[in-house]
Amino acid sequence: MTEFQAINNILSNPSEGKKVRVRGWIHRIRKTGKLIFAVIRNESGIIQAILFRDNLPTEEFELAKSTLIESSVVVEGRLAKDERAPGGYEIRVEHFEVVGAAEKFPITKDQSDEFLLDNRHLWLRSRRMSAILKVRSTIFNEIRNYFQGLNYYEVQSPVFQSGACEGGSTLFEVPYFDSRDKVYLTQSWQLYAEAMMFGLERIYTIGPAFRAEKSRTRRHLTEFWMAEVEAAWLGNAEMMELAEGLVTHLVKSVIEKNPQELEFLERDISILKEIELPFPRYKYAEILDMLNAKGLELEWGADLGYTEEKMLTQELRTPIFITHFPRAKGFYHRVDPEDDKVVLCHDLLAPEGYGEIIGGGEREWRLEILMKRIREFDMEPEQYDWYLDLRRYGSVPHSGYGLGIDRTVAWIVGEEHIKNVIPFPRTMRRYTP
RNA sequence: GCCAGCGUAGCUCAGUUGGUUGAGCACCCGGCUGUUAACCGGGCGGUCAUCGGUUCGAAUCCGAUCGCUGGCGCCA
Repeated sequence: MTEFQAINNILSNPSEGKKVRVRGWIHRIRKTGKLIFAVIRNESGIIQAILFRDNLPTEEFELAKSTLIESSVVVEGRLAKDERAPGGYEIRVEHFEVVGAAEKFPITKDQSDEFLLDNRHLWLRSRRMSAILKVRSTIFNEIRNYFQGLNYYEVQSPVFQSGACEGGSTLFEVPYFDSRDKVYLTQSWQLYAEAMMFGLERIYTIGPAFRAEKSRTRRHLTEFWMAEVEAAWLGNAEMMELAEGLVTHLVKSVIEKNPQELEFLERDISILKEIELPFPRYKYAEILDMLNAKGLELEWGADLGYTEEKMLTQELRTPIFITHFPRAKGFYHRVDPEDDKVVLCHDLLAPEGYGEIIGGGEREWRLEILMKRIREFDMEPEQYDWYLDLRRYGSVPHSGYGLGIDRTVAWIVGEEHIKNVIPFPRTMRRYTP
């Protein structure tokens, strides 16, 4: 018996009259009196199958007449060229078989955002979601390729974490047996990364992060995925090179490996192709001047919210770095030795209005100064007992960053809302299906 | 958390001044040998989100509650 064939292989190397055998799902089906058009969909593409009443057993034709969209089927037949068929070729069916009949499929041509989210378990099979998830798969794979190529080690940090870091109000607390200590889902691997770094020096991880922020925006999820990196001996400037290298690698890889998906998603690739190294670098102070020149009235210390980010990036066609933020940004950032108002850190903003996708910087590596910084933030050094130990036993300068993978996928595929680039999005009000 | 919007058939939406809720799609039946999210004819399908109030009478007016969506704020 003929092997099952991939639809894209059939269509990219067609030959008239060739015997083909395909399995997949009914994407569309149209029935006329004595013939049936069925578009078959599977992972590899779509192809039209045409069933002539006289070309296959009567019971199989009658079965096809009653088969609904999304039924899983096997079709066998001969390939025929026909300009009326999408793709230019169609299968003249000689054998039709239903593997799993579908009930009336709830998702039809009229769809609302809410309905698709309620039926996410079914919407995932759509061509749109499939295209996005293929790009997402490439991105996960290429993050690994990039770091492995630079001799970084992949490590894993715990999802259950004890003790609040900063911003404790956005942690998800979980019941943990009868522990009297608070246990939370991870927000970042930061503290653990610095511990693992001392043995491996160059490490990265890909993992979920959880934030109980009551955000209702197109760029926030309560559960999202981050790629994080930490390296001994490196400073902020070197870490920025590692960041722009990764982002450029991801964009080029997706353009090369997912051209069909980008085309289906109607992504304007010309913009992505313009991305070049190095990315422009601006200090926070320069950014304030740029925004104030556009009519804002921002003073030193002002947060760059989404409005400001969008103003900066919507006209851009390449990502930009913002560095040297005010020292209030985070206690573990190293204060700039040349200007103690700022810290050695960087954010990377994606162009076309997408905004921040990377946050990183150089860490304060000296015990006494780190403890002063912790007190500067009105926190107690005792809370960070084992973390401070890392500064007691051969501390070294080090840097790292975290890449928001979902935001990166959204930007590269040109999807406006982050929830549409993850299979099962979790937001403040949605945790099912 | 704040602001706004929405909730009527499985889906997308109409519903006039308060007077028996309609259409398209989906599905079922019939017709059609080239459909392109086909077309033609017929049919099935309703706790008008929930609770309460006003009224002779409420999908419609009022109040509360619930749910969802968007924006803002928040956001290593």
